[in-house]
Amino acid sequence: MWERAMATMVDVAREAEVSISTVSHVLNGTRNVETKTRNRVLKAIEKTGYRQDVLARSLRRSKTDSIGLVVSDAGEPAFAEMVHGVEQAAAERGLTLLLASSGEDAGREQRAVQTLLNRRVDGLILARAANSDHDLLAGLQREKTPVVLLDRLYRDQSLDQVGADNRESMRALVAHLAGQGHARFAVAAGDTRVPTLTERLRGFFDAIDEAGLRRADQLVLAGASHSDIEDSLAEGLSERSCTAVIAASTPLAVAALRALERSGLATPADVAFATFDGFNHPDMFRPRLTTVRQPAFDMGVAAVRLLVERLGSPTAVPQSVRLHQAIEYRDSTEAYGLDRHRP
Amino acid sequence: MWERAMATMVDVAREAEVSISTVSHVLNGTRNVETKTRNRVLKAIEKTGYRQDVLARSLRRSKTDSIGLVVSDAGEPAFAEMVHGVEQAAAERGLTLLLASSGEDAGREQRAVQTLLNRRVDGLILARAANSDHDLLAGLQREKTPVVLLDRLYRDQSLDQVGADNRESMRALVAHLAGQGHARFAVAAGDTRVPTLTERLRGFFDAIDEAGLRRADQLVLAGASHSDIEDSLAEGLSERSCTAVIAASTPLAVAALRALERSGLATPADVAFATFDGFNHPDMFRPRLTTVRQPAFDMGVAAVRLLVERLGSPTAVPQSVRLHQAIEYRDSTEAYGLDRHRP
DNA sequence: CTGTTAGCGCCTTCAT
DNA sequence: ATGAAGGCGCTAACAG
Repeated sequence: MWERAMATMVDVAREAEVSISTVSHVLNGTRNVETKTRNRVLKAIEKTGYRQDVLARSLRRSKTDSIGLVVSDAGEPAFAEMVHGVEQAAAERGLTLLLASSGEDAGREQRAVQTLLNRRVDGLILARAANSDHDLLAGLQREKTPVVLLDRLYRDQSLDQVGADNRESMRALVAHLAGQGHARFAVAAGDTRVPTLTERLRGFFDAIDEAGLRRADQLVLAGASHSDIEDSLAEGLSERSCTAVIAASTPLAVAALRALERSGLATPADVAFATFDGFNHPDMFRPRLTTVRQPAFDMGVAAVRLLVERLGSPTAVPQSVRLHQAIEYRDSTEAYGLDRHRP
Repeated sequence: MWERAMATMVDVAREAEVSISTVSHVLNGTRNVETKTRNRVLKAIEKTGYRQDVLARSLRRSKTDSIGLVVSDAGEPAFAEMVHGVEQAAAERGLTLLLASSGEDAGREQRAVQTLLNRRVDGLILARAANSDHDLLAGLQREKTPVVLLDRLYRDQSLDQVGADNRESMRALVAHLAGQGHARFAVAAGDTRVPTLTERLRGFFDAIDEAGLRRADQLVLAGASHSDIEDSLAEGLSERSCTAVIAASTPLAVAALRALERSGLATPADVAFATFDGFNHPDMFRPRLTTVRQPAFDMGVAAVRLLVERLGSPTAVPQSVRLHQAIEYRDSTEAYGLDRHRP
């Protein structure tokens, strides 16, 4: 069989000796067609090796059955999980996923969104970059393309969005530690332009206040540079007498653990340690870190659900979904090392 | 400003008082147009809020400037890294990425490939599922859409493909361990339908033969079920006197480490341990595992490069690229524990 | 340097 | 139950 251009509906129609519109209708099951005719068409499709051109179909219907996902960093395991969840949920609904990564860069993010919009995706899921352009969302609201915010949320709840219960999780974690007797914390809070991290920091202060501890006693390390945070923490750990260290994300945990190592401190013997998001297989390696686990996969799934619901009813009131994060307590916050810090 | 349908080239043309083809040409820079006219067009584009419809453009040019990527499991960190690499390299070249995941299921894989082909991607990158349908590749070869195989390669080198130097890395690793005096290994080899794992197993036997060791002394655990492998290994470790355990992938490492734990064996004190692909931040936790690191990101980048080259010259001879894997030696293969196993 | 026009492959109303 | 025909928005000859 020689090289031949891809068969179109015209070829199928000719082969089956029917009109092109009949072919279309058996393809889409969009109107009744006599069984005999249908079988002729089916056979013709088989014979010609016809494959539907989704492009032409989309152009005509002005609907692409595809969604776009822009994440801030496809490399981060947590985001990779979200991508996975989005992909799976989208595939289940017959939606194709267009993926872009902004690399935490506002410019690339802006361009990625443009690209996907130009491709006429039916909807967009967006985990914004840390320095995301504020106008981006405003512009997006003006579009007719539905948008769902993922992980990196927006105070103004005029958009569909799905994230974790960051503030409450941090509050509960710190309350637990305070209950163990910890009174001086060091928090690697990170880039407070990232809403997720801001929320976690808020939760921290919630717990501090609740426990009747002094904010001034706490060592809060904010900033975009992880190495700066590492340095400050290493310094702060020797000067102050923090008994517990909390990292607000996995990269921050890496920085914090390095700082601990530089200070010659071990966990939990010298200092308690807990992290958000966390590492894979935390039970398999020492130290076993207490971790607030982000339900990343489920967040991706939920984002697709919200998006599909929005596609179904464009004027419904926006939803803001918060998924619960489980706190997995492990060795690194065992209380036995604590008494040595007590007066 | 009221709700209005998306502006098209016609609107722009009318606004700028030029023909629609002029608009097209300023948009694509595809022929000279007087500066004055161009500016009128540009202004009209601005004013109408025109955005190019990539769908229509693609239909007309029969070229979508997009590529498809089908991975076997977007959840696995190694594949997530490949996805990241592919995305980045694609974006740099102005290609949009359509992502699908087969979940190691041949049926879903088949359907994912169909979907992407229907969307007329310019090329396809494929990390096949373990039980991938053999006909899939044959069918794909018949297509005009270029395909690059990623990670999961094909013996027949009639396709572009990029993977790691699995066989040689394993050989080198085992040679190193044999040089330390290890003579009885246990290998969690995994699903030998996966070419990557087969290659690694071959490399193992290469080294065994080279070192003059007896194949019959080696404990080789193959099979698709990780829990079976865990059980067999736990059993085998107590019966035989293996001094070194090797895991051929991260999931297999998890199974193997569990088996070690069940057997009450510690590494490196009781037994040496090494793994392929490995865990994140291996220096940060104990035990520090000797790891053959897969250059997953770079593999993704290379796959895009091959694909783009193929798009440029469709008849060139297929390339088979093998990327080097660095072996990171760590505590888990320190030799000091070995003498207790010697006669 | 610019305009006119014929499709790309498909869906869908309107006829029959 | 089936056909005919007009676009969807865009590119690329072909004309001027």
